[in-house]
Amino acid sequence: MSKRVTIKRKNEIEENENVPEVELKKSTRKTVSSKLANIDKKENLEEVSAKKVKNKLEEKESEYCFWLMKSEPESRIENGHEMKFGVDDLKASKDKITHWDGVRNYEARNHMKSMKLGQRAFFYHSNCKNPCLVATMKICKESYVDHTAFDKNDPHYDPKSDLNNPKWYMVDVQFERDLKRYIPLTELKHYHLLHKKTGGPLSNLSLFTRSRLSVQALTEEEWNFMIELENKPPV
DNA sequence: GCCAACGTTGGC
DNA sequence: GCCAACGTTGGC
Repeated sequence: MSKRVTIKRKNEIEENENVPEVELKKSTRKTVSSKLANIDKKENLEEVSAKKVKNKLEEKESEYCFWLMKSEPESRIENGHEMKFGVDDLKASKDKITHWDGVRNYEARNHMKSMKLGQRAFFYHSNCKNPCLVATMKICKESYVDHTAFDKNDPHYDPKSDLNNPKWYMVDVQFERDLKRYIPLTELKHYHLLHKKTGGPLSNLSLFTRSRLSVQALTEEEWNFMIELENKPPV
């Protein structure tokens, strides 16, 4: 085993630290980082095997084609900065495009890194009176360095970020359309609980299984079911 | 405003 | 490498 390869693999692991769980069954949920950490512990394990596992996990990750992105529609001041950015603010932006800066969580970042041009995302209103899905967006620029991490005056300034080795990334998203009606979290929860009992597309929705994550991945089944809700009467 | 959930930090 | 303390998210 050459040293060079070992170093490369280590870098790759760091790059993927706290990659989201990729298994869809709740019982088997585990982060890629912890899996890779476990792999490292097994000294007799071949490098090839570790790579195989990693590739498999990345394959899974790349199967996610739909996303959910949270933003706060109500005024809140953090470090003297207004945090409000609702769907109306997105619509008021130039070309209805914004860069999704300020994400400081590895899992959320990795989701953004795997986003592809043209993929669709829900715009979700969080930390507000009526948390809900409000609109759809399209990824219109794939991930690039989030410069706000280096800006001392930015509310999400990261003093540990290194200009030569950026940690934080963002994507550009463009408003696509309003949902025919806002889909409240309570309604999604209703289906989530139902589907957990009876089986169904929302049985493992990350809004509930990974509630604090600000950029979430959706399977096609989850996306389709949620999109269809706008045509159904509210629960 | 409260607080559960959970990610991060740092002492040991 | 463990884990207590701390900080943040976000529903309620």
